[in-house]
Amino acid sequence: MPTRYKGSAREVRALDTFVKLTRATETLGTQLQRHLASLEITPPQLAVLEALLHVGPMSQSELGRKLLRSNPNMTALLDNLERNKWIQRERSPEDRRVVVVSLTPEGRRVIERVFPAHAAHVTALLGGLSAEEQETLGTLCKKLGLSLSEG
Amino acid sequence: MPTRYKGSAREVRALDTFVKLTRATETLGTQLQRHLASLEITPPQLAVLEALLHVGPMSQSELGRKLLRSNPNMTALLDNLERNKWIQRERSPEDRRVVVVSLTPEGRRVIERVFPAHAAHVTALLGGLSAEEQETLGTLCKKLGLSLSEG
DNA sequence: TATTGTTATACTCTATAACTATA
DNA sequence: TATAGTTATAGAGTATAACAATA
Repeated sequence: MPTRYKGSAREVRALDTFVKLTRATETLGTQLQRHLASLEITPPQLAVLEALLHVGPMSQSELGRKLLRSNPNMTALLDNLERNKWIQRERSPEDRRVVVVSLTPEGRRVIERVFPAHAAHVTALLGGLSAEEQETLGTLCKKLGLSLSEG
Repeated sequence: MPTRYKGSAREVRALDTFVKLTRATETLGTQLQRHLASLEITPPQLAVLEALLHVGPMSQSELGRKLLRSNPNMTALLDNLERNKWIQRERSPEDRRVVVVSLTPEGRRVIERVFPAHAAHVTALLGGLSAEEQETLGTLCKKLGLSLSEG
């Protein structure tokens, strides 16, 4: 705990909030990751499949921007997903530099099968908070997230 | 966003909260990690140094339990920290299987120097939320964290 | 036998720099 | 020249299995 840190009240408050936020999210993430590992899927891979499912096909650099990943990183991630035959790459006919990434039928099946199990697990893990508390938490996180991407 | 997911109201709410929580924390983490990288320290390394600073010397398996890391992982992490001369290992005289890990004077200097910069950065990034909002967020995350470690 | 930690091994993720192909 | 993506290279983190030393 950062209680020994001799900063201003603003700093102490921000650090305290930060520590609680990251510890809760990490604990949540660790428990979910164990579950995902049993399904042979990593969190970055889940993020890619989710984005493709919810947003639709998009170029590799669009994906990278959305998921905050570098281009070489996206190449490596997509190589692994392509090896599993969960995504496919196609050159755009309009601009042949662009690679359009989309789910394969099998990838769609995987994400559509994994997602409900993931959802049930998330619901169970968040069960320690009431509906109102979850909504307040979500609202504050959204506000924080927006302020971070603007800033 | 998981809005296309046809689950119960509880599931939709939990997923929505989860997505907002993890996106905000990830964005925060990514921005902080860039800063830490410029200080040549990784987030798991920071976590180890922080634990040793705030809790004091402890055995390798205690550290692993606190930080949710496996034993071989702790060995590798501590190898890297020891190479930087930031931590030291000593066999416990009482139980010679046990390795007690502590900060070196240099390690203490590093974490005590890094922490204020880290604190300032965190304070700036959380500036999008008011004091009251930060406190509410912290309270909810603490409650969530506690329910996760009990469960 | 059980516990603490290390070694061996392998894989994913990540980053930077240099490169190719296309615009 | 600028952009999209790949390749080369390297390093950090993580996990499982097999092992040594100690209790």
